[in-house]
Amino acid sequence: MGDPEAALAALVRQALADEFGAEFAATDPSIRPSAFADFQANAALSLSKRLGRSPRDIAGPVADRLNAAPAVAKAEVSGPGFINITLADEWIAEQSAEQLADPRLGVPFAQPAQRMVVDYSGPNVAKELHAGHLRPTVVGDAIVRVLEFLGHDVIRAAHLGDWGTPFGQLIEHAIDIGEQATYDQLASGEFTAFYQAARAKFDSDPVFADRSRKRVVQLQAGEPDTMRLWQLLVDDSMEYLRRIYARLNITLTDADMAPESFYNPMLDDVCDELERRGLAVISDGALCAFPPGFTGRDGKPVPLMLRKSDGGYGYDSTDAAAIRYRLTELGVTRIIYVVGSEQSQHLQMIFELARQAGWLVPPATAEHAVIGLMTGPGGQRLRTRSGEQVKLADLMDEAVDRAATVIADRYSDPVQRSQIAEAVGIGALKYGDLSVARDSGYVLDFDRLLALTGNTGPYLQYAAARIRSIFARAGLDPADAAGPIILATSAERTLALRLLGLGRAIDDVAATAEPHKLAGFIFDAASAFTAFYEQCPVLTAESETRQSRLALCALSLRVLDTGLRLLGIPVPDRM
RNA sequence: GCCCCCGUGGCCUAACGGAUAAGGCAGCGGCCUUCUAAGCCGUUGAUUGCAGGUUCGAGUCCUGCCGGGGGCACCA
Repeated sequence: MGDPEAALAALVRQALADEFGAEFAATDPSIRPSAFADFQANAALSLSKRLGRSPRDIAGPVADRLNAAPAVAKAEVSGPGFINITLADEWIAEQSAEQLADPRLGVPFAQPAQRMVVDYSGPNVAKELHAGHLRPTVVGDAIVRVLEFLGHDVIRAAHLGDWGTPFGQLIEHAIDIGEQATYDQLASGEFTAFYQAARAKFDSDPVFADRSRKRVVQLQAGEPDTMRLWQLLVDDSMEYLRRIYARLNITLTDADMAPESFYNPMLDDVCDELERRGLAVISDGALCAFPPGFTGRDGKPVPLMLRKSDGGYGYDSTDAAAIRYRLTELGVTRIIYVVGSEQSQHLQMIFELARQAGWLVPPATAEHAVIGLMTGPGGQRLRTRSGEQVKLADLMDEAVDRAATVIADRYSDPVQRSQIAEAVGIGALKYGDLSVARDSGYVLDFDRLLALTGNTGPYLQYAAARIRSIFARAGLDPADAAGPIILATSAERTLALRLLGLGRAIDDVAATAEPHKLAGFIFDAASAFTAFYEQCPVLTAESETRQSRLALCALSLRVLDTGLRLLGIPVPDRM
C-alpha cells in the first residue's frame, strides 16, 4: 500500500471501527492534505451528530490509536476536531524504496477493468484541424492513456466527419482538378483552398451546383464510381491526419476513426427501433424523438432529428446510432465524449434517449467531458467559415519556432537542436491545454499556449533532463538505482512524500476525466525535485547518502517520465 | 422567453464541504569558479461578482440579482 492517503484512510477507518463499532469501518475518513502536518483526517467533525459527542471527544481516542501505528509519527487533535497526522520518516522511506522497485511505481491496476469508449478529437475529411481542435484532441488522448495505464480496455473513437451534402461539391471539384492535384492538396493539409474553390464554384456555377447535388444522391446510393472518389478524399485526408497526429504525439490511428459513414448502414434500423418503441414520432414531416426535460423557445419540446423531412440523416441520427452500437454491440460500460461545451444539450438528449431505449442501463454510464469554448482575441467565437481561423499546424510550427529561438545558442548539432525544439515546442503547446480544467472557456492566446517558463511543459521536461544529466555525469544508469532511501533533510522527505501521490493523481484523472489533476501533480513533483536539487548535492555526497539520493533521483525521473507520457508530452533526454 | 456553464490579486489559473484561499506570469530584491539559471530563494499584491440561506464549517451546496458565454427544428 504505497499511497499515503489510502494507507491513512485504512488506518482511520480501522481506528473508528475499533473505537466505536464495526459499522463505522465504512465511514469516509476524509483524509486531506494539511498545511499543519502531512495530512489531516476530518472524520470526527462529520461524525459528531451521529455519535452524539463533540468532535474533539471523537478525535482524541482515534488519534491515540493512530499514534500506535508504525506508519504514524504523530497524530494530534487540533482546532474544532481535526486530526493532524505526520507520517513516520522510516515509513515514507520504505514506501519510496518499494515504489522504486515496482515497475508500476506503486500504482495498482483498476479492479475491475472496464471496457470503455473515449470519443475525441472530432476531425473532418477535407477540413484541416484548427486551433480549437487542440484541446479536445490532447485532453482525450491523455484520458485514454491514463485509463489504459490502469488496465482498462479503451476503444479510441475519433468521430470523423466524412459524410453529408458538402461531399457532392468536393467530389465534383476533385474530378475537375484531377486526382493527382487533389492528393497534392489534401494530403498536405491545404484544405482551405480546396474547400473554398469547391464552394466558390458551387455558388457561382449553376452547372457545377447541379452536378454536385446529383453527386450527393449517388453518394447516398453507394454508386461505385462515386464511392471510389469519395474514398479518395477520405484517404488523402487521412494521410494528413496521420501526419499531424504523429507530430502531436497523439495515439489515434486509422483503426480508431469512427466515421459517420460507418454508422450509415445502421440509421434506418435505429429509426425503426425507436419508432417501434414509440420513442420517435413524425413531426413536421421529420422523424423526431423528444426526450423529456428539454424545452426550447415557446416552451416547445426540443427534438432529436432522427430523419429529416427530406429523408436524409443528420448528426442526431449518427450519434443515436453510435451510442446504440457502442453499448449494445461493443458492450462498453463507460463512454466518455470529449466534446465542446456547445454540444452539452445535444449530448444530454442523446444520453436520455439511450436510457429510454434501454441501451444505456446502469451500471453503464455515458458522460460528457466538457471542453470549454475557445474564442478569438476579441472574445468572439471562432467560426468555421471565418478567415481568422488559426490552423493547428501553424500553431505547432510557431511553438517549435519559439522553442528553437530559445535554444539556438545551446546546441551546436543542428539535428539535436531541432529534435529538442520539437519536443519542447510541442510539449509546451500540449501542456498549456492539459494544465487547466478542460471545461474552462479561454481566449486563444499564443503567449499563454507557448510559454516556456513557469508552470509549463518545458519546466517539467527540464527537471527530467537535469536528473538524466546527473546519471550521465556519474556514468550510471537510472535503472540500476535502488534503495534504501534515507530521508535526512526536509527537501528529501517532501520529495519522497510527494512522489508517493502518483497513484492518487492517476485515479483522480480516471474518475473525473480531468487530466489537469495529473498535470498539477507532476508540477508539484517537479517543484519538489527542483527544491531537492538545489539543496541536496547528489554526486558529491558520502556513500550512503549518495546512494539514497541517486535512488530518489531515479524515482523522481520515473515518476516525471510516467506522468508526462500519460499526458502525451514528449520527454527529451537532454535540454 | 426557457435551459446549461462560468465570474478567484494587474493577467492566467488551482483548491476531492474543512483551519490563515495555493501556484504561475508580470513587478520588486537577491543567487551561476560547486550535479543544466528553461532554474532557485525572498517579497508586494484577494473581504473568491453582489445579497441572502443551509451547515459546527461555504470559493465549493441552495435561492435571487448583476455580468459574460453557450444552446433551443431539419447545419455539424
